[in-house]
Formats: sequence, structure tokens, C-alpha cells
Amino acid sequence: MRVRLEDVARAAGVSPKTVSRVLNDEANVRAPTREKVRAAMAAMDYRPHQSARSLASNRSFLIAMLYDNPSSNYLTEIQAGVLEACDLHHYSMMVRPLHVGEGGFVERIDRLISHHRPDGLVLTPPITDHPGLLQRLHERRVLYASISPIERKGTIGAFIDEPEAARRMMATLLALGHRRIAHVIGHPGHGASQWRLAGYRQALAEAGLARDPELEVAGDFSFGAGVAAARRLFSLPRGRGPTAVFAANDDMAAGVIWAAGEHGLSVPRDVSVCGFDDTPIARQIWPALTTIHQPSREMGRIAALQLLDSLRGRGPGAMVQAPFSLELRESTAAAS
Amino acid sequence: MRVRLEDVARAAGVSPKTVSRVLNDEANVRAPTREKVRAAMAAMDYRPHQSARSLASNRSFLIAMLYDNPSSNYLTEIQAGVLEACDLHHYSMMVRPLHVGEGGFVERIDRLISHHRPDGLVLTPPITDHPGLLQRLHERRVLYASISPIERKGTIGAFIDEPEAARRMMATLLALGHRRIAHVIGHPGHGASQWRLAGYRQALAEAGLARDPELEVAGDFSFGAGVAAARRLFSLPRGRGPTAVFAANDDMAAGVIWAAGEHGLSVPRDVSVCGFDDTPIARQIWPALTTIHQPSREMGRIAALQLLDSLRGRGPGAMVQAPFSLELRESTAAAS
DNA sequence: CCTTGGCGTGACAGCGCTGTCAATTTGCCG
DNA sequence: CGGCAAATTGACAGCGCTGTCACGCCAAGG
Repeated sequence: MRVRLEDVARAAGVSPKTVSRVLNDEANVRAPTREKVRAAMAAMDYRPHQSARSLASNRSFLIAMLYDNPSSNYLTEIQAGVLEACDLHHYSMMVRPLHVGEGGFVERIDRLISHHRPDGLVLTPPITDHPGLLQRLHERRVLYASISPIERKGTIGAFIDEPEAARRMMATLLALGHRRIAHVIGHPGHGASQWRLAGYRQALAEAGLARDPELEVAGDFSFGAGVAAARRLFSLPRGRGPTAVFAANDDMAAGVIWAAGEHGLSVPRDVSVCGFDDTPIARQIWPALTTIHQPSREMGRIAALQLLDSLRGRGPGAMVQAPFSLELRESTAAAS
Repeated sequence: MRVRLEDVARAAGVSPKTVSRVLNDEANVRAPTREKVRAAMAAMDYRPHQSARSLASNRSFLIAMLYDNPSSNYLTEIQAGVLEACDLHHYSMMVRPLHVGEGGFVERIDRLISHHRPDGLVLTPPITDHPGLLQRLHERRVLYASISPIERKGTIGAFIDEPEAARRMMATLLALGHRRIAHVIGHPGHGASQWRLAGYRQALAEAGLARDPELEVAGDFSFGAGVAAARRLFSLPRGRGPTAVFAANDDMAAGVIWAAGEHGLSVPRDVSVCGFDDTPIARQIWPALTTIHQPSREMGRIAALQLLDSLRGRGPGAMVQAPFSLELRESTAAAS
């Protein structure tokens, strides 16, 4: 039979309740007692039974991560970060793919919560911004952390300064002499799309350049959208086309480069291309992509830690800003 | 307060134990009773409390998926499949990244099992083939399903006929007139590497072509390894270099195409390139990659279903063969 | 010196479910 | 219709832990 809390208590010469207190880092245990219990736990290699703890304390020690995001690179990074945080506090993590548009989206999550009873959720874009869901979570008093939500106020989690990052990217292109810079916009439901577009526009304005609606092309973060957008851009009459394309993420940038090949354009000689996110694909295409590096894993970790802090009653948790960096690679060059 | 099993029992006019029986699909409940209970459950929107079930029955209703694989595309697919199967049977899934080479690898899993007590595991390559781990799992009597393990005997899970797939790919290249075909080998620890190499060699033999050691280049499934391998291949003197490169996976094939760009070679005009796995990158590079499509998600689902079957005492579970298909795209053409 | 109050600890009763085993009912046969 | 085995149902005692509350102790204040 496995070691139970009761066994530890007997070995340490204290009551089960005291062992429980030590296990849960509760106050009001004298230091020597605490040490004695800790020693007994270690000596007996005691592993608390999570289900029993859950049943008795009405907590699950479980965090659920919800996503509706086609970018598996992004997701595994976030997931790894959340997992690190969970391990640190002996929580488990479960993951759940969803489809925001689908009927019964909120009900599906509701059922998930009833079934698995996670103590908290980690939301990723665009789930972070589903009003119906957020309201339901408030009603049910389910705590959650958000990664890069549109509305940061009153929410805990992690984000980067996206408009600033986009401006930085634009500054780089402008410094290379580009004046006709196109932007391939991300999925309309994502905050990232708005912010990156805003940064793009602001950079143009700051440089004293006029916005050209023809150079702002809709997309949805997918490779295919990048291809489609680029086809339109590269079909523009000479003089009205771009010398540089800033895609709102790497996948679309890869699509743009793909389409450049199709149109017989050489990157970066004929046209510069840059992306955003620094997913592995940025280094796996030719030429390697100039992009903004986003510390996804770190952001997952931070968000989960904030959530865990607030779950364990260690402060209210915060919305933490993470740093980004610009990765200058071979897909950008001076304007010809 | 939430609805408990006892409440359902009262509503249905039976004992709690009978409701429990219905909940667990046990035998020896008369059909009308079963229906009565089912109706009460539905009417009251009863959700069993997993922790209570776990505590009382000593099962966790949890499957853990273990991986040590850098390909996030592959992983999220498998993960999605496993999750589908888990949902079907109201199990939860947890995921755990690991590093096979690291010290304490087996102990780490041991601790994971003690802590979370999963009812079973789903293993992915190369964890499927770690002798120390498998022995430990047998000792602890932990059930597991494997995806594409080297040793299929006595194991449940899913696989595809890899040598046959590799042969099929080679047949395609041979039919295009290629005679000097290189192979970039996968990570030595993976069964897939052996099988794909074996299929490559067998196809050569069947075509009456001699093996050329210079054309079998070591790799490790990473993009970088593809680049390195291709640099060696493309530096071979004229006449000794390949007219086609069959990389053991898509990432390396992408690396080969990348290196081709570097060497001023045009794909597929100067050299044909093909991969294996059909991950998203196969369509996101230019030219799009001819490759073998592997139904990863389906394989994850099948493996998990086999595991669940055997966990729930519904038969012993089996090692199931899944179908593959050859995707002919733009990276291959007739030999020049 | 006696309160008062807070700290440290333990006794006890469940949390919501299932295993065990006994009680009851049913079906079937002679 | 009685008798017996099998099928069906229920009573009860936990699973391993924590919430609640009661108790004993000691320092500080009057």
C-alpha cells in the first residue's frame, strides 16, 4: 500500500491535520513541527493523493488552457510555459481546442468546467475576447488569465507592446529607404491585428507618409491569406506596388515570399518582406524572415503564474508586460 | 449546491449504488431501471464528481501523453486525436514534454505517475522505444499505447507501413527518371529513420541500382540538419551529386530546398526534393513539397482508443495500421 | 495574580462516490 | 406449484484528505 498522510503523521508524531497544514503551507505551524513533518514526508517519499485532496477541499489543482488557434508553433510554446508554471506549484494542466464561431461555444466550456472543475483557465487569443464567455466566467466565478487580450483592464495575464513592436519594425523598413510599404492585416477577431495595424499606420504618420488603402490588405494570419494578399499587391501597376511588405505574422509573410517566387520577384532584392512572432517558420524559409520575436513560452509561464498566485490567495495577480525584440534576417534589404 | 448521485437516486427511486452502476455502464441493471435512472440524470443535469469517483474507485480517468519531439505540428495533431478519443469516453488528457537523454528520465515519469496517477499513457517516438522506461511501466503495471514504436509486438497503438511508404516515394522518383537519388536520414533514435532508410535502400535494390554511401547523409529530422546535409550533397563533384533528394521528413526537406537556394540551384528544375509526414510546412515553402501524408491525428485517436478499450476492460487492444498517401506537389519533376 | 486573546494542535465528521457482500426478486425447471 | 440458481438491487463502510471547531498553552495587560 502507498504511504498516506496518516502514516506520515504517525511517523512524525503529530496529528494528520498538522501534516495537512504543512502540506498546504498553512500558517500557524511552529517551525520545528513543520520541519519534523517535512522530514518525515521526505523520508517516506510521501505523495499526496490529488483526488482525495480535491474531494475534501473542493479544489482540483487543475488549470485548463483553452485555444482556438491554428498556429501550432505558437500553441506548443504557450503550452510549455503554462506547464512550467503548473509544475512549479504541483498543479496539472489540461488543454482544450475550441472553435469560437461554433454554436454552443460558451456551453461547451461551461460543460468542460462542470466536468473537470479546473481551478482556473488560461485563455489565448482570440478566446480572450469573447464577451459571452467572459461574462459566463464571471457569473460562475471562474478565475482566468489571458494572453494578449484586447481589453487588459481588470484582467491578469501577459502581453507585449504590440503597437510599439510594429512601429519598431516599420522604423527598420523606413531606415532602409522604403517608402511604399504594404501591410497584410491579421485576422479581424484578434487584438494583435488591430494593434499591429495601428502601429503600422502610426509609423507612417510619424514619417510623414500618406496611407495608401491599396497597400493595406486584409488577411487572417494564414499562409494562404499571405499568398492571396501578395498576389494582389504584386499585380499593382508599376509605381503603385510596394517595395516592402510587412505581414502581421510569420505565416502570412511566408505566404508573401511564396507568392513573390511565383511572380518572379526576388526577396529581398525586388521586395523586402517581414513578419511578426518569430515562429520556427521564420528560419525555415529562404530567405530567413526579419520578424518580431515574441517570448510566447515566457508569456504562457507568466500568465499561469499570475493565475496560480491569485488562486492560492497570494495577491491579486497582475497583467504583466513582456519584452519583444526585432530579429533582423535576410528577407529585408535597402529599397532599390 | 450541485446535484449529487444521491439526489439522482432519490429522484429515480433507486439506491445510490444503482445509479453508480448505470453511470459506469455496469452489467446487471434491468433495462427499465437503467432508463429511469438515465432519465433522472438527464433531467437534473447530473455531472459526476471526478475526484470522488477517482478516490472511491482508485482510477483517475486521466490519460497522460508523453513526448520528446521538436515538431510541434506533429504533436498538436497527435494531441488533438488523443483528445478526441478521451472526450468520447469522458477521460481527461494531460501532456508532458520530456527529454529522453536527460538524467533521471525514467524517475521523472515515475514521479509523474505517482503524482497524477494516470490510468494509462500514450507514448510518441522516440519515447516509445526507451527500454528502461518500458520496463518500469511493466513493473508498475501501467498500461500504455504507442504511436509508431520500433517494436510493435506486444504493444497497442497505431502505425503506418513506413518502409512501404518510403518505397512508394522512391518509385515516384524513379519513374521520373531519377537514378542518383540521395536520402537524408532521420534521427538515429527514431524507428522512422530506420524504416524510411530501409525503404529507400530496398527501392534502389529493386530498381537494380547500387547504393552510394555518399548519397546517404545523416540527419536528425531538424531543418538545420537538412541544410547541412544538402550542403554536402550539393558540393559533390558534377556527376556524383544527386538529381533528387529524399529527406526523411518535411523539415529536413525544407532545409534541403533552403540550401538549394543558397547554392543557386532551382527546385525542381535542377534537383527534385521530397519529404515525409506532410506537416503544414510542406505547403508553406516554395515550391510546395512532394511528401508522404501520415494521418497523425487519426493515429493519435486510434492509439488512445485502443488504450481506453483495454483500460475499460473492453478487449485487449490492438496495434492498428493506418493508411498513408503520397502527395505529389511541385518540388519534384522529371530528371534533367 | 488573574484575565484575555491569539497561537498551535488535534478530534471528528464528512467530501461524493464505489467495492463488498448480503438481501431480494426473477426466471426456469421438474 | 415448489425449489433453486442467477439476476438484480441495496446497505454499509470506507477511499485519503481537509474544514470546523474545540482545547490547551503562553504572553501581555490590568
